[in-house]
Amino acid sequence: MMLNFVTNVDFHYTMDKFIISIVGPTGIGKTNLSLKLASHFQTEIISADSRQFYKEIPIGTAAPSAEELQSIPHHFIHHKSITESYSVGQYEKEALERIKMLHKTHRIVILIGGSGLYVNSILKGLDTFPKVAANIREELNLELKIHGIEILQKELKIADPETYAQIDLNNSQRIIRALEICRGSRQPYSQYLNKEKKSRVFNVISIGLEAERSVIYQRIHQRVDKMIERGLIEEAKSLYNYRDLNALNTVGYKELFKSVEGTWSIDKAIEEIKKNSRRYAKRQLTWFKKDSNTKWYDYQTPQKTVINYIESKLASFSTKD
RNA sequence: GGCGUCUUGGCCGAGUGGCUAGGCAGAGGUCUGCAAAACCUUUUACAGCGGUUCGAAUCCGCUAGACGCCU
Repeated sequence: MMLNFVTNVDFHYTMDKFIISIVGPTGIGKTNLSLKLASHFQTEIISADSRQFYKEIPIGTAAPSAEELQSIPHHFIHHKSITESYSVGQYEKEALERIKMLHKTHRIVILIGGSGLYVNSILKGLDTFPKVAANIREELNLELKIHGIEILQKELKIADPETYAQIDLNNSQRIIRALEICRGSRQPYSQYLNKEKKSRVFNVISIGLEAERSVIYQRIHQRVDKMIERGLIEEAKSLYNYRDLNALNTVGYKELFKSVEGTWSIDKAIEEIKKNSRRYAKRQLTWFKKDSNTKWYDYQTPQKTVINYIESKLASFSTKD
C-alpha cells in the first residue's frame, strides 16, 4: 500500500532516476564522500543512520556538522526526538515518499547508510505487516522478564510453527516481534512474508568504502577521542535521566551512563566505547559485504575516481533504454 | 647463598592421574518495525627437558623464571 504510486504509467519516467547508495563501516568517511557527491551531482542526501535521526545526540553519533547540514540539504537527520518511538517501517514509508519527491526535481539522490536494515528497507523493501497496538509488545517484554524466554518460544511454536522453525530461538527480540504480529493480527507472522516483489522506481548504484581492519579501528579510536573532546561526556550526562529510552541504547551513551553511575571509570567507559564501536563496524561490514552489487573502494581512493565510476554507471543505464 | 610458594592459551581463571572447565578479548556469522539493537559459532594451553605409569596439566627429578622469608 505504501508503494501504490508505482504504476506502469510512470514507469518510464521513474526509471531514469537513481539512488547512489553509500555504505561502509562507521568512521570510514561516508559523510565526507556523500557531501562531495551531493555537491557534484547537485542533489540532496537521505540518511539511513538509525541513530542520527535523533536530534539530542549529535556528538556520539558523529552526525554531520551544522555547516555541513547547511551546505547540502539532508533528510532524516535530527528529525526525531529520543522520546519518540520510531521504526524501520515508518522510516521506509517516509523515506520513500521523500525520495519520490526529490526525484521530481533531481535525477540522482544520495542515500548514506550506516544501518543495514534501514538501507535495505529503501533499496529492497520490507513486507507489509499490519499495525499492532504498542501495548502488545510491552506485554510480551514483561512476560519475557517474568517468565523467561521458554514460554514465548512455546507460544510461537503453536502460533506460527513456520517461523518457529526458522527463527533464532535465543533471540528474544525476534520472537517478540513475530509474536506481536501473531497476537495483534491473529495470523501467523510468516504469512506476511515474501508477498509480491516490491518494485522500486529507481536504479541503484551502490558504493562501499572500506579499509584494512587495523586502519578502520585506528580511525574509530581517533574519532572517539575527538567525540570526548567535543563534549560527549557532558552530552551523555545531560541525557542520563532518559537512559532507558531505546534511542540511548547506543554506543557512546550506554557506556558513559555506567560511569555516571560509578560502575565504570571514565577511562574504562571510553575503552568500552571504542570496543563496541569496533564491533559495530565489524557487523556493518558483515552486513554490507553480502550485497554483491556494491562496488568497493579503499577509503583513500580519490573522490574523482568514484565519481568517474558513477558517471560510467549512469551512462550504461541510459544506453540500456 | 639457604628455605619455601608459584609458573595453564592474547588476558583472567578452574582443574591433583584417564572424561571439552569457564569468562574476557579477538575472529567469523545471523538479520523483514527495538538494528549503534538482539542473537549465534569459534582457533591458539598446561614454562623447558627427562623419568614413573597402560595413561601425566596433575606424581618424581633437573633446568629456567616470578614472588616471599632467612643469612
